[in-house]
Amino acid sequence: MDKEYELLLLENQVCFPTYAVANKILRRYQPLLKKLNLTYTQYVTMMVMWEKEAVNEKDLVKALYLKANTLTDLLRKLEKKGYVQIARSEKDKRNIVIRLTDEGRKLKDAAISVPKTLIDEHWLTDDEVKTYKELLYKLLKGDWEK
Amino acid sequence: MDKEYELLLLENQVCFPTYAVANKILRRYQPLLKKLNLTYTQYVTMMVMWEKEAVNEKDLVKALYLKANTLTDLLRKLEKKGYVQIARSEKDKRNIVIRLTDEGRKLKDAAISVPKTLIDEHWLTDDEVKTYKELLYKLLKGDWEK
DNA sequence: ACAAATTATATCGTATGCGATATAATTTAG
DNA sequence: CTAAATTATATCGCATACGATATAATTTGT
Repeated sequence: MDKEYELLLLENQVCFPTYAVANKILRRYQPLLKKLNLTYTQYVTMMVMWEKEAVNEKDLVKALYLKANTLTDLLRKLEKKGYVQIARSEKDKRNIVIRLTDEGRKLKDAAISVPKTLIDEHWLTDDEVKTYKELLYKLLKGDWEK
Repeated sequence: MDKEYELLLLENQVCFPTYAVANKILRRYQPLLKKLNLTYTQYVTMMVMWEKEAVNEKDLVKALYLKANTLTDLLRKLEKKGYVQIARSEKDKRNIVIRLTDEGRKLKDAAISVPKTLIDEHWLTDDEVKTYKELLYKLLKGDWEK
């Protein structure tokens, strides 16, 4: 019985420090991203756009591990800021195609300052980062959702 | 120059999988917590309460790595549900003391089903969990915030 | 060919976390 | 001893993520 209650100790959770670290990272990014006029999720979305130039919303959802409804509003905001352009696909009118604009492409150079600043803070050693990311991606790809 | 742009690839980020895993874990917990009438943050807050029985809001903030304003509303909701009792400290009237109620204590037995269910899903091996948690706590305790 | 199932997106309501700011209680300085 | 600084909490407004649900376009099954 006592053994069972141990399952409910904060220190024995995997979820708790994951969630707390995510929030802490977010808090660190926000002031830096403010200068780019981007929120955190807009920033990672732009990372995909900088890499791919154009994507379906559906592929973006997969790439970002989010739900489609989370992206809908976000993309409209990025469009409003002029960083992307949104259109229905001709081939399959259900699909939304998001395209990087010149304005969005320009933002990339300013954005480099963000990882540059943070990399110097050495939160973890290179080896630790490698291990940490492997574990995170194992969790992300794991089949235990829903 | 190309080297610099690599800093902006999604796959090279530490923040991105952390955030994505946190969301994924949240999505996994939510249906289980619904049965307890708790949200995720209320759940981890209750973990502290089950362990400590009574705490200052200020200590709770530290334990949960949150900001005080995030807890204010949350605690009121837990009070409304009857799981905790909230009162100003006599010693220092700035302090809020949160106390577990009988109702809240009762919830603990029902709550055990949550970690019991999830532990069987083996998201990571025991060794991996150990490493993962060490890295998370290194990040959590790191001094790079603000 | 056409009804039923599936897919991609949108809408709505709820919960969260946070920064900025305000306020009340306590501590510190001079 | 009192004015100023600090501490603990509260309030407000914003951004996010999601589930449930709805809708339009496409695919499927017969």
